Amino acid sequence: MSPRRVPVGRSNRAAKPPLNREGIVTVALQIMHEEAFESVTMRRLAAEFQTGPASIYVYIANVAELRGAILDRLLGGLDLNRQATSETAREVLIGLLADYIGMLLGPPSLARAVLVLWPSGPNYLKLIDNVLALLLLDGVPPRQAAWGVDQLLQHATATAAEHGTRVDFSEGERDGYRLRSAIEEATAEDYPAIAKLRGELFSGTPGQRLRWQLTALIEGIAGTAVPV
Amino acid sequence: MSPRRVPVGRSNRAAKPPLNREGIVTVALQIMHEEAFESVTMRRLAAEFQTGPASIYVYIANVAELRGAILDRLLGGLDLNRQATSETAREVLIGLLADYIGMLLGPPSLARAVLVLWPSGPNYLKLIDNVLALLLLDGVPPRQAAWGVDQLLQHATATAAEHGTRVDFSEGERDGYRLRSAIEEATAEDYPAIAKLRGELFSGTPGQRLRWQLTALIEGIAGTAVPV
DNA sequence: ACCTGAACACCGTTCAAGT
DNA sequence: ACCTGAACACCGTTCAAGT
Repeated sequence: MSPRRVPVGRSNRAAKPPLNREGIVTVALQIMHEEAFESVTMRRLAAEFQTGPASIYVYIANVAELRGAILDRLLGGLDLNRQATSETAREVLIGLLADYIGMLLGPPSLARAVLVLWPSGPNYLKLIDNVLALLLLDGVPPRQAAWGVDQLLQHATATAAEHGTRVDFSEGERDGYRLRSAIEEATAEDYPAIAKLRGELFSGTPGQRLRWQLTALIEGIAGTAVPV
Repeated sequence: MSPRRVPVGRSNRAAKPPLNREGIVTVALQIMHEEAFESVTMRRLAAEFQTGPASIYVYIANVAELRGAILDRLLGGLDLNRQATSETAREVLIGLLADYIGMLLGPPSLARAVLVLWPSGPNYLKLIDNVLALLLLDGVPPRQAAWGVDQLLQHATATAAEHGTRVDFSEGERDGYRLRSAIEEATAEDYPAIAKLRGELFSGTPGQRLRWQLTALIEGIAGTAVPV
Protein backbone atom coordinates (compact mmCIF):
# COMPACT_ATOMS: atom_id res chain seq x y z
CA MET A 1 0.00 0.00 0.00
CA SER A 2 1.07 3.57 -0.62
CA PRO A 3 1.67 5.89 2.31
CA ARG A 4 -1.51 7.07 3.99
CA ARG A 5 -2.77 10.53 3.18
CA VAL A 6 -3.27 13.05 5.91
CA PRO A 7 -6.99 13.57 6.53
CA VAL A 8 -7.98 16.97 5.17
CA GLY A 9 -10.80 17.48 7.65
CA ARG A 10 -14.13 18.98 6.73
CA SER A 11 -12.52 21.90 4.87
CA ASN A 12 -14.99 23.74 2.64
CA ARG A 13 -18.01 21.52 3.21
CA ALA A 14 -21.52 22.82 3.85
CA ALA A 15 -23.65 22.02 6.91
CA LYS A 16 -22.85 18.51 8.05
CA PRO A 17 -25.36 15.85 6.92
CA PRO A 18 -27.36 13.93 9.54
CA LEU A 19 -26.06 10.62 10.88
CA ASN A 20 -28.19 8.24 8.81
CA ARG A 21 -27.68 6.10 5.73
CA GLU A 22 -28.14 8.95 3.29
CA GLY A 23 -25.95 11.35 5.23
CA ILE A 24 -23.20 8.77 5.55
CA VAL A 25 -23.16 8.15 1.80
CA THR A 26 -23.08 11.91 1.20
CA VAL A 27 -20.01 12.33 3.40
CA ALA A 28 -18.46 9.25 1.78
CA LEU A 29 -18.74 10.91 -1.64
CA GLN A 30 -17.22 14.11 -0.29
CA ILE A 31 -14.23 12.23 1.09
CA MET A 32 -13.88 10.33 -2.18
CA HIS A 33 -13.85 13.50 -4.26
CA GLU A 34 -11.53 15.44 -1.97
CA GLU A 35 -9.12 12.58 -1.41
CA ALA A 36 -9.61 9.13 -2.89
CA PHE A 37 -11.97 6.20 -2.93
CA GLU A 38 -9.68 4.20 -0.67
CA SER A 39 -9.79 6.94 1.96
CA VAL A 40 -13.44 6.14 2.55
CA THR A 41 -13.27 3.71 5.47
CA MET A 42 -15.77 2.91 8.19
CA ARG A 43 -13.48 4.41 10.82
CA ARG A 44 -12.82 7.57 8.84
CA LEU A 45 -16.55 8.05 8.33
CA ALA A 46 -17.16 7.63 12.05
CA ALA A 47 -14.48 10.21 12.82
CA GLU A 48 -16.09 12.59 10.35
CA PHE A 49 -19.34 12.30 12.34
CA GLN A 50 -17.38 12.66 15.59
CA THR A 51 -18.40 9.26 16.91
CA GLY A 52 -17.04 5.72 17.27
CA PRO A 53 -16.85 3.24 14.37
CA ALA A 54 -19.70 1.13 15.73
CA SER A 55 -22.17 3.92 14.96
CA ILE A 56 -21.73 3.49 11.21
CA TYR A 57 -22.72 -0.17 11.50
CA VAL A 58 -26.16 0.91 12.70
CA TYR A 59 -26.90 2.14 9.18
CA ILE A 60 -24.56 0.20 6.88
CA ALA A 61 -23.85 -3.50 7.24
CA ASN A 62 -20.23 -3.58 6.05
CA VAL A 63 -17.68 -2.03 3.67
CA ALA A 64 -19.05 -3.88 0.65
CA GLU A 65 -22.46 -2.31 1.16
CA LEU A 66 -20.86 1.08 1.69
CA ARG A 67 -18.98 0.87 -1.60
CA GLY A 68 -22.04 -0.32 -3.47
CA ALA A 69 -24.02 2.63 -2.13
CA ILE A 70 -21.29 5.06 -3.21
CA LEU A 71 -21.25 3.69 -6.75
CA ASP A 72 -25.00 3.74 -7.13
CA ARG A 73 -25.13 7.36 -5.98
CA LEU A 74 -22.48 8.19 -8.56
CA LEU A 75 -24.38 6.32 -11.28
CA GLY A 76 -27.31 8.62 -10.61
CA GLY A 77 -25.32 11.39 -12.27
CA LEU A 78 -25.20 9.68 -15.67
CA ASP A 79 -27.25 11.29 -18.43
CA LEU A 80 -29.53 8.56 -19.76
CA ASN A 81 -31.71 10.79 -21.93
CA ARG A 82 -29.63 11.35 -24.99
CA GLN A 83 -31.66 9.34 -27.48
CA ALA A 84 -33.35 12.55 -28.64
CA THR A 85 -30.31 13.61 -30.64
CA SER A 86 -29.84 12.99 -34.33
CA GLU A 87 -27.08 10.42 -33.82
CA THR A 88 -27.58 6.77 -34.63
CA ALA A 89 -28.39 4.35 -31.81
CA ARG A 90 -24.87 2.95 -32.02
CA GLU A 91 -23.31 6.39 -31.69
CA VAL A 92 -25.47 7.10 -28.66
CA LEU A 93 -24.51 3.75 -27.12
CA ILE A 94 -20.80 4.34 -27.62
CA GLY A 95 -21.18 7.81 -26.12
CA LEU A 96 -23.05 6.46 -23.10
CA LEU A 97 -20.43 3.79 -22.43
CA ALA A 98 -17.63 6.34 -22.84
CA ASP A 99 -19.41 8.58 -20.32
CA TYR A 100 -19.73 5.70 -17.89
CA ILE A 101 -16.02 4.99 -18.21
CA GLY A 102 -15.26 8.69 -17.75
CA MET A 103 -17.37 8.77 -14.61
CA LEU A 104 -15.47 5.83 -13.16
CA LEU A 105 -12.16 7.52 -13.99
CA GLY A 106 -13.11 10.72 -12.18
CA PRO A 107 -12.52 10.09 -8.50
CA PRO A 108 -8.98 8.91 -7.77
CA SER A 109 -8.66 5.14 -7.43
CA LEU A 110 -12.39 4.50 -7.82
CA ALA A 111 -12.00 2.61 -11.08
CA ARG A 112 -9.70 -0.03 -9.65
CA ALA A 113 -12.30 -0.81 -7.01
CA VAL A 114 -15.45 -1.01 -9.12
CA LEU A 115 -14.68 -4.38 -10.63
CA VAL A 116 -15.07 -5.85 -7.21
CA LEU A 117 -18.18 -3.84 -6.39
CA TRP A 118 -21.07 -5.43 -8.29
CA PRO A 119 -23.64 -2.74 -7.94
CA SER A 120 -27.32 -3.67 -7.89
CA GLY A 121 -28.98 -0.35 -7.09
CA PRO A 122 -31.75 1.27 -9.14
CA ASN A 123 -29.35 3.50 -11.05
CA TYR A 124 -27.32 0.54 -12.26
CA LEU A 125 -30.51 -1.17 -13.40
CA LYS A 126 -31.38 1.99 -15.34
CA LEU A 127 -28.00 1.83 -17.06
CA ILE A 128 -28.56 -1.82 -18.02
CA ASP A 129 -32.02 -0.96 -19.32
CA ASN A 130 -30.63 1.87 -21.44
CA VAL A 131 -27.84 -0.19 -22.97
CA LEU A 132 -30.31 -2.96 -23.81
CA ALA A 133 -32.72 -0.49 -25.43
CA LEU A 134 -29.92 1.03 -27.52
CA LEU A 135 -28.74 -2.37 -28.72
CA LEU A 136 -32.27 -3.24 -29.83
CA LEU A 137 -32.59 0.15 -31.55
CA ASP A 138 -29.34 -0.57 -33.35
CA GLY A 139 -30.95 -3.69 -34.78
CA VAL A 140 -29.16 -6.29 -32.68
CA PRO A 141 -31.27 -9.48 -32.34
CA PRO A 142 -32.89 -9.66 -28.87
CA ARG A 143 -31.02 -12.72 -27.58
CA GLN A 144 -27.68 -11.30 -28.66
CA ALA A 145 -28.54 -8.00 -27.01
CA ALA A 146 -29.44 -9.85 -23.81
CA TRP A 147 -26.10 -11.68 -23.72
CA GLY A 148 -24.16 -8.68 -24.95
CA VAL A 149 -25.18 -6.11 -22.35
CA ASP A 150 -23.18 -7.96 -19.72
CA GLN A 151 -20.12 -7.96 -21.90
CA LEU A 152 -20.38 -4.26 -22.75
CA LEU A 153 -20.69 -3.15 -19.14
CA GLN A 154 -17.92 -5.51 -18.09
CA HIS A 155 -15.71 -4.07 -20.78
CA ALA A 156 -16.44 -0.53 -19.66
CA THR A 157 -15.62 -1.34 -16.06
CA ALA A 158 -12.47 -3.27 -16.91
CA THR A 159 -11.26 -0.49 -19.19
CA ALA A 160 -11.76 2.05 -16.44
CA ALA A 161 -9.94 -0.19 -13.99
CA GLU A 162 -7.00 -0.62 -16.36
CA HIS A 163 -6.82 3.03 -17.28
CA GLY A 164 -7.37 4.14 -13.70
CA THR A 165 -4.29 2.33 -12.52
CA ARG A 166 -2.15 3.91 -15.19
CA VAL A 167 -3.39 7.44 -14.62
CA ASP A 168 -2.58 7.37 -10.90
CA PHE A 169 1.21 7.50 -11.32
CA SER A 170 2.69 8.19 -7.93
CA GLU A 171 5.91 6.20 -8.24
CA GLY A 172 8.22 5.82 -11.20
CA GLU A 173 7.97 2.02 -10.96
CA ARG A 174 4.42 1.87 -12.33
CA ASP A 175 3.16 -1.56 -13.34
CA GLY A 176 1.74 -0.39 -16.63
CA TYR A 177 5.05 1.08 -17.65
CA ARG A 178 6.90 -2.01 -16.54
CA LEU A 179 4.80 -4.08 -18.96
CA ARG A 180 5.36 -1.53 -21.71
CA SER A 181 9.11 -1.51 -21.32
CA ALA A 182 9.14 -5.30 -21.04
CA ILE A 183 7.34 -5.45 -24.39
CA GLU A 184 9.73 -2.92 -25.91
CA GLU A 185 12.68 -5.03 -24.86
CA ALA A 186 11.20 -8.42 -25.78
CA THR A 187 13.58 -10.29 -28.08
CA ALA A 188 12.49 -11.71 -31.42
CA GLU A 189 13.80 -15.15 -30.46
CA ASP A 190 11.71 -15.49 -27.32
CA TYR A 191 8.71 -13.47 -28.44
CA PRO A 192 8.43 -13.58 -32.24
CA ALA A 193 4.87 -12.29 -32.55
CA ILE A 194 5.49 -9.38 -30.19
CA ALA A 195 8.62 -8.46 -32.13
CA LYS A 196 6.73 -8.55 -35.42
CA LEU A 197 3.93 -6.28 -34.20
CA ARG A 198 5.87 -4.14 -31.77
CA GLY A 199 5.20 -0.92 -33.62
CA GLU A 200 1.42 -1.39 -33.56
CA LEU A 201 0.96 -2.62 -29.99
CA PHE A 202 0.96 0.89 -28.51
CA SER A 203 -0.20 2.88 -31.53
CA GLY A 204 -3.18 5.23 -31.52
CA THR A 205 -4.52 7.59 -28.88
CA PRO A 206 -6.45 6.22 -25.87
CA GLY A 207 -9.60 7.75 -27.34
CA GLN A 208 -9.09 6.06 -30.71
CA ARG A 209 -8.44 2.73 -29.09
CA LEU A 210 -11.52 2.98 -26.86
CA ARG A 211 -13.78 3.83 -29.80
CA TRP A 212 -12.32 0.95 -31.80
CA GLN A 213 -12.75 -1.48 -28.91
CA LEU A 214 -16.36 -0.52 -28.32
CA THR A 215 -17.11 -0.68 -32.04
CA ALA A 216 -15.49 -4.09 -32.39
CA LEU A 217 -17.37 -5.35 -29.36
CA ILE A 218 -20.76 -4.15 -30.61
CA GLU A 219 -19.97 -5.44 -34.11
CA GLY A 220 -19.17 -8.87 -32.65
CA ILE A 221 -22.30 -8.92 -30.50
CA ALA A 222 -24.44 -7.89 -33.47
CA GLY A 223 -22.88 -10.49 -35.77
CA THR A 224 -22.52 -13.57 -33.61
CA ALA A 225 -25.56 -15.80 -33.19
CA VAL A 226 -26.42 -17.14 -29.76
CA PRO A 227 -26.56 -20.99 -29.66
CA VAL A 228 -30.07 -22.51 -29.66
CA MET B 1 -14.29 -7.66 4.83
CA SER B 2 -15.30 -11.18 5.79
CA PRO B 3 -14.14 -12.65 9.10
CA ARG B 4 -10.49 -13.64 9.13
CA ARG B 5 -9.62 -17.27 8.66
CA VAL B 6 -7.63 -19.12 11.27
CA PRO B 7 -4.09 -19.74 9.99
CA VAL B 8 -3.74 -23.40 9.13
CA GLY B 9 -0.02 -23.54 9.85
CA ARG B 10 2.41 -25.43 7.69
CA SER B 11 0.26 -28.57 7.66
CA ASN B 12 1.36 -31.08 5.03
CA ARG B 13 4.10 -29.04 3.42
CA ALA B 14 7.50 -30.40 2.42
CA ALA B 15 10.85 -29.04 3.62
CA LYS B 16 10.55 -25.30 4.13
CA PRO B 17 11.96 -23.17 1.29
CA PRO B 18 14.91 -20.85 1.95
CA LEU B 19 14.31 -17.23 2.94
CA ASN B 20 14.91 -15.56 -0.41
CA ARG B 21 12.73 -14.15 -3.19
CA GLU B 22 12.03 -17.52 -4.76
CA GLY B 23 11.32 -19.23 -1.47
CA ILE B 24 8.98 -16.47 -0.38
CA VAL B 25 6.96 -16.74 -3.59
CA THR B 26 6.81 -20.52 -3.16
CA VAL B 27 5.38 -20.21 0.33
CA ALA B 28 3.02 -17.49 -0.91
CA LEU B 29 1.60 -19.91 -3.48
CA GLN B 30 1.19 -22.60 -0.83
CA ILE B 31 -0.77 -20.25 1.41
CA MET B 32 -2.88 -19.13 -1.54
CA HIS B 33 -3.78 -22.68 -2.49
CA GLU B 34 -4.44 -23.88 1.05
CA GLU B 35 -6.38 -20.81 2.08
CA ALA B 36 -6.96 -17.84 -0.20
CA PHE B 37 -5.15 -15.17 -2.13
CA GLU B 38 -6.06 -12.54 0.43
CA SER B 39 -4.43 -14.61 3.18
CA VAL B 40 -1.06 -13.94 1.59
CA THR B 41 0.17 -10.90 3.51
CA MET B 42 3.65 -9.65 4.26
CA ARG B 43 3.16 -10.34 7.96
CA ARG B 44 1.79 -13.82 7.40
CA LEU B 45 4.72 -14.66 5.16
CA ALA B 46 7.14 -13.43 7.82
CA ALA B 47 5.42 -15.56 10.44
CA GLU B 48 5.67 -18.57 8.13
CA PHE B 49 9.45 -18.06 8.01
CA GLN B 50 9.47 -17.51 11.78
CA THR B 51 10.82 -13.97 11.54
CA GLY B 52 9.61 -10.36 11.72
CA PRO B 53 7.80 -8.62 8.86
CA ALA B 54 10.81 -6.44 8.01
CA SER B 55 12.69 -9.50 6.74
CA ILE B 56 10.34 -9.93 3.80
CA TYR B 57 11.10 -6.38 2.67
CA VAL B 58 14.72 -7.38 2.12
CA TYR B 59 13.60 -9.44 -0.88
CA ILE B 60 10.29 -7.94 -1.99
CA ALA B 61 9.64 -4.21 -2.21
CA ASN B 62 5.93 -4.16 -1.31
CA VAL B 63 2.62 -6.04 -1.60
CA ALA B 64 2.09 -5.03 -5.22
CA GLU B 65 5.38 -6.67 -6.20
CA LEU B 66 4.50 -9.74 -4.15
CA ARG B 67 1.18 -10.16 -5.92
CA GLY B 68 2.75 -9.67 -9.33
CA ALA B 69 5.31 -12.35 -8.56
CA ILE B 70 2.58 -14.77 -7.46
CA LEU B 71 0.63 -14.25 -10.68
CA ASP B 72 3.64 -14.66 -12.93
CA ARG B 73 4.58 -17.92 -11.20
CA LEU B 74 1.04 -19.14 -11.74
CA LEU B 75 1.13 -18.11 -15.39
CA GLY B 76 4.11 -20.39 -15.83
CA GLY B 77 1.71 -23.33 -15.49
CA LEU B 78 -0.26 -22.45 -18.63
CA ASP B 79 0.17 -24.80 -21.57
CA LEU B 80 1.27 -22.64 -24.49
CA ASN B 81 2.15 -25.46 -26.89
CA ARG B 82 -1.18 -26.57 -28.18
CA GLN B 83 -0.89 -25.34 -31.75
CA ALA B 84 0.17 -28.82 -32.83
CA THR B 85 -3.38 -30.15 -32.61
CA SER B 86 -5.75 -30.39 -35.55
CA GLU B 87 -8.01 -27.60 -34.29
CA THR B 88 -8.26 -24.30 -36.10
CA ALA B 89 -6.27 -21.34 -34.78
CA ARG B 90 -9.45 -19.79 -33.47
CA GLU B 91 -10.39 -22.92 -31.55
CA VAL B 92 -6.92 -23.03 -30.03
CA LEU B 93 -7.15 -19.37 -29.07
CA ILE B 94 -10.54 -19.80 -27.40
CA GLY B 95 -9.20 -22.83 -25.54
CA LEU B 96 -6.13 -20.92 -24.37
CA LEU B 97 -8.21 -18.00 -23.09
CA ALA B 98 -10.63 -20.38 -21.37
CA ASP B 99 -7.65 -22.07 -19.69
CA TYR B 100 -6.29 -18.72 -18.55
CA ILE B 101 -9.67 -17.85 -17.05
CA GLY B 102 -9.86 -21.26 -15.41
CA MET B 103 -6.41 -20.76 -13.90
CA LEU B 104 -7.48 -17.44 -12.42
CA LEU B 105 -10.61 -19.03 -10.99
CA GLY B 106 -8.68 -21.79 -9.25
CA PRO B 107 -7.30 -20.26 -6.05
CA PRO B 108 -10.02 -18.69 -3.91
CA SER B 109 -10.36 -14.94 -4.37
CA LEU B 110 -7.41 -14.67 -6.76
CA ALA B 111 -9.57 -13.59 -9.68
CA ARG B 112 -10.95 -10.54 -7.92
CA ALA B 113 -7.41 -9.33 -7.29
CA VAL B 114 -5.86 -9.85 -10.73
CA LEU B 115 -7.50 -6.87 -12.34
CA VAL B 116 -5.49 -4.67 -10.09
CA LEU B 117 -2.28 -6.65 -10.57
CA TRP B 118 -0.91 -5.75 -13.99
CA PRO B 119 1.67 -8.47 -14.40
CA SER B 120 4.75 -7.81 -16.50
CA GLY B 121 6.79 -10.95 -15.92
CA PRO B 122 8.20 -13.20 -18.66
CA ASN B 123 5.31 -15.65 -18.47
CA TYR B 124 2.75 -12.92 -19.09
CA LEU B 125 4.77 -11.76 -22.10
CA LYS B 126 4.71 -15.33 -23.40
CA LEU B 127 0.92 -15.36 -23.10
CA ILE B 128 0.66 -12.08 -25.03
CA ASP B 129 2.98 -13.47 -27.69
CA ASN B 130 0.88 -16.61 -28.04
CA VAL B 131 -2.43 -14.78 -28.33
CA LEU B 132 -0.94 -12.49 -30.96
CA ALA B 133 0.41 -15.41 -32.96
CA LEU B 134 -2.94 -17.20 -32.87
CA LEU B 135 -4.80 -14.09 -34.03
CA LEU B 136 -2.43 -13.77 -36.99
CA LEU B 137 -2.82 -17.48 -37.77
CA ASP B 138 -6.59 -17.00 -37.72
CA GLY B 139 -6.17 -14.43 -40.49
CA VAL B 140 -6.77 -11.28 -38.43
CA PRO B 141 -5.02 -8.26 -40.02
CA PRO B 142 -1.84 -7.36 -38.06
CA ARG B 143 -2.96 -3.97 -36.78
CA GLN B 144 -6.28 -5.36 -35.57
CA ALA B 145 -4.46 -8.23 -33.87
CA ALA B 146 -2.16 -5.74 -32.15
CA TRP B 147 -5.06 -3.73 -30.78
CA GLY B 148 -7.17 -6.79 -30.06
CA VAL B 149 -4.77 -8.73 -27.84
CA ASP B 150 -5.22 -6.17 -25.08
CA GLN B 151 -8.96 -6.47 -25.28
CA LEU B 152 -8.93 -10.27 -25.23
CA LEU B 153 -6.72 -10.52 -22.17
CA GLN B 154 -8.67 -7.78 -20.44
CA HIS B 155 -11.87 -9.66 -21.16
CA ALA B 156 -10.44 -12.87 -19.76
CA THR B 157 -9.32 -11.18 -16.58
CA ALA B 158 -12.56 -9.28 -16.11
CA THR B 159 -14.60 -12.44 -16.69
CA ALA B 160 -12.58 -14.26 -14.07
CA ALA B 161 -13.02 -11.39 -11.64
CA GLU B 162 -16.76 -11.33 -12.17
CA HIS B 163 -17.16 -15.07 -11.97
CA GLY B 164 -14.75 -15.35 -9.05
CA THR B 165 -16.88 -13.11 -6.90
CA ARG B 166 -20.00 -15.13 -7.61
CA VAL B 167 -18.41 -18.50 -6.96
CA ASP B 168 -17.19 -17.51 -3.49
CA PHE B 169 -20.63 -17.49 -1.84
CA SER B 170 -20.04 -17.27 1.87
CA GLU B 171 -23.08 -15.22 2.84
CA GLY B 172 -26.62 -15.37 1.50
CA GLU B 173 -26.49 -11.65 0.69
CA ARG B 174 -24.18 -12.08 -2.29
CA ASP B 175 -23.87 -9.09 -4.59
CA GLY B 176 -24.29 -11.12 -7.77
CA TYR B 177 -27.54 -12.55 -6.52
CA ARG B 178 -28.75 -9.15 -5.41
CA LEU B 179 -28.35 -7.88 -8.98
CA ARG B 180 -30.09 -10.95 -10.33
CA SER B 181 -33.10 -10.63 -8.07
CA ALA B 182 -33.23 -6.88 -8.70
CA ILE B 183 -33.46 -7.66 -12.42
CA GLU B 184 -36.10 -10.31 -11.83
CA GLU B 185 -38.21 -7.83 -9.93
CA ALA B 186 -37.68 -4.86 -12.26
CA THR B 187 -41.03 -3.45 -13.36
CA ALA B 188 -41.94 -2.92 -17.03
CA GLU B 189 -42.79 0.74 -16.36
CA ASP B 190 -39.38 1.66 -14.92
CA TYR B 191 -37.28 -0.77 -16.94
CA PRO B 192 -39.03 -1.58 -20.23
CA ALA B 193 -36.07 -3.14 -22.04
CA ILE B 194 -35.17 -5.35 -19.08
CA ALA B 195 -38.78 -6.48 -18.82
CA LYS B 196 -38.88 -7.33 -22.52
CA LEU B 197 -35.72 -9.42 -22.45
CA ARG B 198 -35.97 -10.78 -18.92
CA GLY B 199 -36.12 -14.38 -20.05
CA GLU B 200 -32.91 -14.17 -22.07
CA LEU B 201 -30.75 -12.16 -19.69
CA PHE B 202 -29.74 -15.21 -17.63
CA SER B 203 -30.19 -17.94 -20.23
CA GLY B 204 -27.51 -20.42 -21.23
CA THR B 205 -24.81 -22.16 -19.20
CA PRO B 206 -21.70 -20.25 -18.06
CA GLY B 207 -19.69 -22.28 -20.55
CA GLN B 208 -21.99 -21.40 -23.45
CA ARG B 209 -21.92 -17.74 -22.57
CA LEU B 210 -18.13 -17.67 -22.27
CA ARG B 211 -17.68 -19.34 -25.66
CA TRP B 212 -20.16 -16.94 -27.22
CA GLN B 213 -18.46 -13.91 -25.66
CA LEU B 214 -15.00 -14.96 -26.83
CA THR B 215 -16.31 -15.73 -30.31
CA ALA B 216 -18.12 -12.40 -30.56
CA LEU B 217 -15.02 -10.59 -29.36
CA ILE B 218 -12.70 -12.28 -31.86
CA GLU B 219 -15.27 -11.80 -34.62
CA GLY B 220 -15.45 -8.10 -33.83
CA ILE B 221 -11.66 -7.74 -33.71
CA ALA B 222 -11.32 -9.59 -37.02
CA GLY B 223 -14.01 -7.52 -38.70
CA THR B 224 -13.42 -3.98 -37.47
CA ALA B 225 -10.76 -1.93 -39.23
CA VAL B 226 -8.33 0.12 -37.20
CA PRO B 227 -8.41 3.86 -38.09
CA VAL B 228 -5.57 5.08 -40.31
C1' DA C 1 -34.39 1.08 22.41
C1' DC C 2 -30.76 3.20 20.49
C1' DC C 3 -26.10 4.28 20.28
C1' DT C 4 -20.99 3.89 21.02
C1' DG C 5 -16.20 3.28 23.65
C1' DA C 6 -13.20 0.06 23.87
C1' DA C 7 -11.40 -4.16 22.54
C1' DC C 8 -10.05 -7.89 19.31
C1' DA C 9 -7.61 -9.35 15.61
C1' DC C 10 -5.49 -8.08 12.18
C1' DC C 11 -2.91 -4.93 8.18
C1' DG C 12 1.67 -2.41 5.37
C1' DT C 13 5.81 -0.20 6.09
C1' DT C 14 9.91 1.89 8.39
C1' DC C 15 13.87 2.39 11.27
C1' DA C 16 16.87 1.96 14.94
C1' DA C 17 19.22 -1.45 17.00
C1' DG C 18 21.30 -5.87 17.14
C1' DT C 19 24.40 -9.86 15.22
C1' DA D 1 26.78 -5.92 5.90
C1' DC D 2 22.82 -8.17 6.71
C1' DC D 3 18.79 -8.95 9.21
C1' DT D 4 14.79 -8.03 12.36
C1' DG D 5 12.06 -6.45 16.86
C1' DA D 6 9.41 -3.05 17.84
C1' DA D 7 6.89 0.82 16.66
C1' DC D 8 3.82 3.77 13.85
C1' DA D 9 -0.28 4.48 11.73
C1' DC D 10 -3.79 2.58 10.31
C1' DC D 11 -7.82 -1.23 9.11
C1' DG D 12 -13.02 -4.01 9.77
C1' DT D 13 -16.02 -5.72 13.01
C1' DT D 14 -18.18 -6.94 17.53
C1' DC D 15 -20.00 -6.51 22.07
C1' DA D 16 -20.68 -5.02 26.56
C1' DA D 17 -21.91 -1.10 28.71
C1' DG D 18 -23.95 3.34 28.85
C1' DT D 19 -27.84 6.97 28.00
